[in-house]
Amino acid sequence: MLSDTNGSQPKGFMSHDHSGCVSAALAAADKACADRKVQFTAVRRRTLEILLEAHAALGAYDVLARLDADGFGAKPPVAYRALSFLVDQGFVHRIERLNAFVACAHPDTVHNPAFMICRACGTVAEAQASDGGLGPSAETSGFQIEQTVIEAEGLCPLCQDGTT
Amino acid sequence: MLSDTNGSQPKGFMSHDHSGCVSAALAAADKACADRKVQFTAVRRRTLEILLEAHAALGAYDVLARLDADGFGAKPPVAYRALSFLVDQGFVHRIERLNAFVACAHPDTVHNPAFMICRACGTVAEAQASDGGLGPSAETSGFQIEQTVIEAEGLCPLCQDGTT
DNA sequence: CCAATCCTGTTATGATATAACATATCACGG
DNA sequence: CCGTGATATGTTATATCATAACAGGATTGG
Ligand SMILES: [Zn+2]
Ligand SMILES: [Zn+2]
Ligand SMILES: [Zn+2]
Ligand SMILES: [Zn+2]
Repeated sequence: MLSDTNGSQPKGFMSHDHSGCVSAALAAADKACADRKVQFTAVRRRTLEILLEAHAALGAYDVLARLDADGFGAKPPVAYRALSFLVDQGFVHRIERLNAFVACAHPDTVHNPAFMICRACGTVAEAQASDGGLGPSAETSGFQIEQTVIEAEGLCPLCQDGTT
Repeated sequence: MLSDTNGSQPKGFMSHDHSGCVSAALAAADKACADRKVQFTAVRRRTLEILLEAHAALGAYDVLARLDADGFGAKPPVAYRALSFLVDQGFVHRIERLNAFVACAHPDTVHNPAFMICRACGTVAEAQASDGGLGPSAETSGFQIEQTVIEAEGLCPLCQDGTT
């Protein structure tokens, strides 16, 4: 299971004051949804808020538990649907390696996200990415890349002491 | 579910005659296990053979069904353990995006695999990869990369007609 | 041969995810 | 406004993926 108790990890791996950060992201999402004429409903908004507050990757069932606690539905589709919406809109990314979801660190720009996942503390940092060096292989073989998952696992700066 | 019926996809996206390819890989694995003094037992060998024959990514339960048919155990740990062994030894790679496993295309060399996954036909091709362009971000933040998952999704050359 | 280690197979359970359906809400033209 | 179609919510049930824990069997190295 993904930790449900370490909700205040540093952003990236640098500590940061975190203030305003949640509300700014919510406001940006509000605006983006208005622009795109999609409904930013209460569950969806709260789901994004949960991920922003956690500032970490959460499993769908972790999110679900919180939605349930807030009086939204308690069954898996409630969480999965809200998460799908947020992923589709680019406000949240799915971390394949962890079967988890994390709020986007810069939802205002078009980007190709990549992630660094600390295997010791579970912190996930979002970075900009290239195509993973697949360009040449793709050209040679004629494969048409639409999306690339890039997830690095290793040790974050804080976990490089003591841990093997 | 992962297709259990398209076992003879082209290698990479180029058709190839496939002959000798299974037995050569098995022989290489035999040798590597001997060198490393690890046991290349019947289930493990057969599991690798199944993936080599399929020449495609198979889910653990697909593999399990075949092992069962061959008289090996029928319960999940049988497949998961054999697959873990093969992944640890580098003969097989796990495709996170598909929750599936694929035989390594060049198990003789040390390499950093990347994959191209066709969203239409499910074919998976292995390519060489860089670090996904994470080098700079990792250096800046002090993250120590140990392993990188790179999985591109898109359309293979054969599926670029007709399909949207 | 014995004992330590490793491997196999089982039972049982946990964790992740979706299909299908009924109800409720929203968007929008009339 | 109000009706109507499109969207969204919540439920039940089930599918899919994965591991813990234990008992028994094979391998290995003395
Ligand atoms: Zn992002
Ligand atoms: Zn860490
Ligand atoms: Zn490989
Ligand atoms: Zn294809």
